[in-house]
Amino acid sequence: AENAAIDNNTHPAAWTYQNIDYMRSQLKRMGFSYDWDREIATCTPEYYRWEQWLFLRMYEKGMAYRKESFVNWCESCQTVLANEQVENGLCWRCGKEVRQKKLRQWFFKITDFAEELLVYCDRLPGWPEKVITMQKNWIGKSIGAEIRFPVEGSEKSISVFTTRQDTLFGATFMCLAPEHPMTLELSRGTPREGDVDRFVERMSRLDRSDKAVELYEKEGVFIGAWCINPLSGRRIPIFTANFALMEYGTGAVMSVPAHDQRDLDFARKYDLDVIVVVSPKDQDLDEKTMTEAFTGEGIMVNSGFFNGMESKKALEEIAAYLEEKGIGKKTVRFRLRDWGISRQRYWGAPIPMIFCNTCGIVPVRDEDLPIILPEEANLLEGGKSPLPVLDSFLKTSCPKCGNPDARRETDTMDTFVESSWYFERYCSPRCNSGMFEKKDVDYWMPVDQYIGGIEHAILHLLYSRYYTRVLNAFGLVECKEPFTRLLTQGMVCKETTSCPRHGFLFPGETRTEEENRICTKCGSNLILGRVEKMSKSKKNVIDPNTLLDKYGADTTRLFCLFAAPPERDLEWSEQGVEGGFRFINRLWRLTSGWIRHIRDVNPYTGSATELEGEVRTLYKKIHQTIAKVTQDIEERFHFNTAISAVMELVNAMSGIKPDPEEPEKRAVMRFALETVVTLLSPIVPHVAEELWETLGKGESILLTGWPSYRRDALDQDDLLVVVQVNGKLRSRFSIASDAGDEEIKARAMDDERVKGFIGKNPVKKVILVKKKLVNIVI
RNA sequence: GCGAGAGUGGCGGAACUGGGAGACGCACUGGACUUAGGAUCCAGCUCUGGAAACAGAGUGGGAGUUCGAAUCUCCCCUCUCGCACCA
Repeated sequence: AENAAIDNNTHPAAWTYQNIDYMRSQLKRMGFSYDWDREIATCTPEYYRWEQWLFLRMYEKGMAYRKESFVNWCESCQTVLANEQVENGLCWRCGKEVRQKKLRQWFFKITDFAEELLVYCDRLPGWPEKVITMQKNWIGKSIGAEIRFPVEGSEKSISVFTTRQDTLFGATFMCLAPEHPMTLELSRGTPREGDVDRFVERMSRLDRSDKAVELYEKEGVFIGAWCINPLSGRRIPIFTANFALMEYGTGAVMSVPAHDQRDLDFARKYDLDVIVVVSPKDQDLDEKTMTEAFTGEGIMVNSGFFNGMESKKALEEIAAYLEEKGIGKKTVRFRLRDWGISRQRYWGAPIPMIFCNTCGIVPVRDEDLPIILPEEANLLEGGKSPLPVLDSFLKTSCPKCGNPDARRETDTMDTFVESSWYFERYCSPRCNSGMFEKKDVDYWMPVDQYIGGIEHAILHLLYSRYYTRVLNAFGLVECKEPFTRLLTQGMVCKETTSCPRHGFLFPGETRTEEENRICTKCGSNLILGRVEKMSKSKKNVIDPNTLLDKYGADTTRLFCLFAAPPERDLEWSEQGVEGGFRFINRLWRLTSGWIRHIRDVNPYTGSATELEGEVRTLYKKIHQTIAKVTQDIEERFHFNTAISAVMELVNAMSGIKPDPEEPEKRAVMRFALETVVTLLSPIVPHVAEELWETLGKGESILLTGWPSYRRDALDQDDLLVVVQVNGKLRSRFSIASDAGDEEIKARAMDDERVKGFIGKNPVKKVILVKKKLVNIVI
């Protein structure tokens, strides 16, 4: 809710009512309380109640579960850090070393819906292509095989997942994730035990997801055990390596150095065998010297009875063979992982679970909901949650056995959970008998048009799609997809400024003195940072009130909408705001000037053929403008070009002078003014309302319909035809719009300038684009 | 490193499907009206050459497809967003 309601990352076009008091009243109306001074927004207890209620239902069905996984952990802050909060392996807040820690946390089983979420990507035609692509890549379906490699001298086997089972004969070693249970197990008692222990220990300290790590070399250690390649029978060494991830696949990788670059680098480093099993058609690979793995398709070699087969075919054949022999099976894997919703934070809905010494994990009873946040809590240093040390919250009795020594789960839910169903709650905000009234939600949902920043292209949008499916599975909503059409706004960016002593500064905390930007608090010279998306933490935000005070809301709106199309990133600049202000004033003067001539005149809405000269041209222009503005707004939200079109129309109107002898002129002008005001009414509502009244309308412009255009008035009387010679523009002429192709061609060939360029060269070809262009090829 | 976008005059941007590059606006320059202009109106405004007519070049760089490319393909550069070394 915090993010949805007040967010300065949003495009300025979203400042429809950028007025703090208005926002506050809206928040209050929606049931939120907002403490502006502490920058804290809290959900109503009702919202917590129903979110926790659904969590319990999901827990009952196994859709919410608790498991152990690795997180970035800062011992000094006692907090989990997101990857971007780790800089070079150090905590961004305290600068101390970050290590990998095993933590038991709660997860939602989003992977159950991976296939559906993927398939439905293609049923979202109203979404931008790029977002669909990103979601598909994120879900990441891959089809391959799971293969078991027997461990030498043991009953056990190691399972690997691969998409390249065609290269199985080329697997010359195995890599296990350091966290893989078999890593330590198999090394135990071997001469390698000590080295492996040290490696695993070292890996657990490193932040394995930080981008700096990617620059590190691939490294690993032999664990002193061997396994058998189930197809070739080859005895292959088992390593543990830093690039093998427990979270993906099975945590074990079969390494085929000839056909995977990473494996090849590793093999060269540790002097391991390379066997080519797919031979490219146009080159020979030398196993001894090759430095680039061959990852394409080719012909199978060194692969027993699959030799000579196309590798593409072998992919299928080997999978089938493995299945038949019981060594492996065809498998589908998704890149998508379950959604970890636990946060060790104060803000968020508490996860309604209780730990009892005798009963274990016990869910809170429905009648005890909501579990709300204790208000007496103080935020601890470094953003650490106060809940685990707050007895009034922590201590409770077990709902099952009554044991008074039970304690509550102190993890709270990811705020992405809240933002995954707020739109459903908005459909039914006052419901207190459930999450929402089904009939209300079924009436409104799905959202016809959703608008949000491009930064949400994956997480928020995918979580919302998932959560809606969960609600659907419980029969709470009919729809399966929450958003029919999606518009992703670009980022509004601005340079950051920081002071060596005070950190990031708001623009208002800086001033310019003798061409130096300095801090108003201490006078230090500022460090100018790069241009980044506006954010509260970086303080590179602007206050729209400056513009509102100087120009008013209409100019501010017009300016913001005119600046760029909404999906585009934008570096904030107030250059150009004057233009919008002047335009509104020009329209105002134009209306005031004409009003005495058109006061009692009815707008002309007839056919264009009845009109002549400049009036006829203007009349057509009006209809063309209606068409353009309607299309720009309705189809693409391109307010900037819609506004340009209206500006063009107003420019054309300015050139027309009142004439008492011409009643048509006055009637057309009346139509023009009414049209312009209506077209602008969503953009500059206050001025539009005033002008509407000036035009003698008794009713609010809000009650007026959107103008429609006459199809017969859209066509130009004359066409402008462009003539090219060999693709270069050489001449142009206008011709009646009903002229035929042959007539246009003849006219082009006859053009004096064109003749000059053709000279004595023979004409090879004449290309005609209907009513637009002639290209003469010589 | 991976995934997804973007790059057009001094600036914001326009050109929807391959067909007039620079609409509309800002800034700037000149002029008109003015005691004045920070109001308004008129004109100019991609670069190079030219008094002009006009010619040539030009949409991040390089190649290609095409009668024709800002638009399509390949390689490279820069910026932005997201990220989990994805077997």
